[in-house]
Amino acid sequence: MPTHARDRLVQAAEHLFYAEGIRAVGVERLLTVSGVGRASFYRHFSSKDDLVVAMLRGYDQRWRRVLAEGVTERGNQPLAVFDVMAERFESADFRGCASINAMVELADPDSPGHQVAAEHKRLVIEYLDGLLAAAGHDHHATLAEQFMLLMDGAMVTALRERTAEPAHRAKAVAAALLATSATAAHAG
Amino acid sequence: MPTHARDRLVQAAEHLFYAEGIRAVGVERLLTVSGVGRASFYRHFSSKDDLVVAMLRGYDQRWRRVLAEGVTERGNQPLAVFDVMAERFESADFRGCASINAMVELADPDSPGHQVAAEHKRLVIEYLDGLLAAAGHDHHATLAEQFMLLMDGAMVTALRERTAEPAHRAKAVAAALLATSATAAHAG
DNA sequence: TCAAGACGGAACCGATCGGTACCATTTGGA
DNA sequence: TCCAAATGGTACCGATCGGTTCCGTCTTGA
Repeated sequence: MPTHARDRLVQAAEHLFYAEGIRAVGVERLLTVSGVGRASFYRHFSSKDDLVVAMLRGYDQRWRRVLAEGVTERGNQPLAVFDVMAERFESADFRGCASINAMVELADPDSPGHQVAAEHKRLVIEYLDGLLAAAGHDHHATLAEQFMLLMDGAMVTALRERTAEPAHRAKAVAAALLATSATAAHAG
Repeated sequence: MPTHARDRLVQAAEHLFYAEGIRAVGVERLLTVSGVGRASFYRHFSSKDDLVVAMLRGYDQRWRRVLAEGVTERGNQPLAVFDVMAERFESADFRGCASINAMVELADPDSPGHQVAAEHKRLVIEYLDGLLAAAGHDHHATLAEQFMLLMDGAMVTALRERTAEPAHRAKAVAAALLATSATAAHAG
């Protein structure tokens, strides 16, 4: 556990905002859980929104790392992204995608938090594009966006069903997509 | 425009909660926009949460009716659901699916609002199941859940991209899915 | 015509919101 | 060892939160 106040705040924010929602968690609560004094909070962050942005940046980096490492462990097969998701869904405290949740809660598309969350999705698409290209798939850019749509659909569905099943469902759809894509490529 | 206070409140709630978020809109705001007195609010609803539930029920009924009518106009082809979605995405004030947004904001799965939102998805899946069965597709129950995942994925993606494109993207994936499903049925 | 009910406005409640200011204590590096 | 920086605690700020109460007015149907 981190000794610095800032790290403790971000850690508490990642847990509380994710579990209960951004607007549902007040500053008081963050201070209690992190053990940071009120003054220290505003020495490190100009506002609560500032902490939200920091939390989203942390989420972006952690989840992309987990995804990439999990896929690498599985031989860099594109479909493995859904197996990594299934693992996440099985976690007891899973509550969807923090970026999607943030874009829902922070309605204004121009707000800093919303933009960081949207940027996360762009970076994941970029990763998927490289993954699909390396696996030799044509139309990898189109496939990457379709994979992202399937992943987001699985995230939202898992938020409702609370099982890993949506990841398997999305994987089956993605497999059909790759099969069709390959057939089209062979035919073309 | 309705004359009854209750109707005006629900109408204001559907607009404001959808556009800005449930927690972001206070009771004061609802009263101003609807032109309803504070006392009248609590004569019709026991709490703000009560109004949230009423708003979600209204959303459920309206969106399922729009979907069914739009699909019927297009000859009851299952893939038409994505064309109806594309129309919705083009609306200037589109801000995703009110049910998904509610499930994100109302983190507690046992809260009334969360459950009404989840029920909406079940009803849409039920509709899709009937649509796919009527169109003669095998495994219609599985396909219905996969369609729902694609629709939710498109909703979330459109929230970020702000165009109708995610609907077309999801439709392409669904078409590949139906093609694979038909091939598998022929092979089996 | 008249009473009953529905209504809008406003004052008010305790609680909590995000944020500031001040102070005593602890910590870490020279 | 000692000083400066970082820290936690608390009191406080105006604003807003969801909710209750009372009152004067308007509508409506018998």
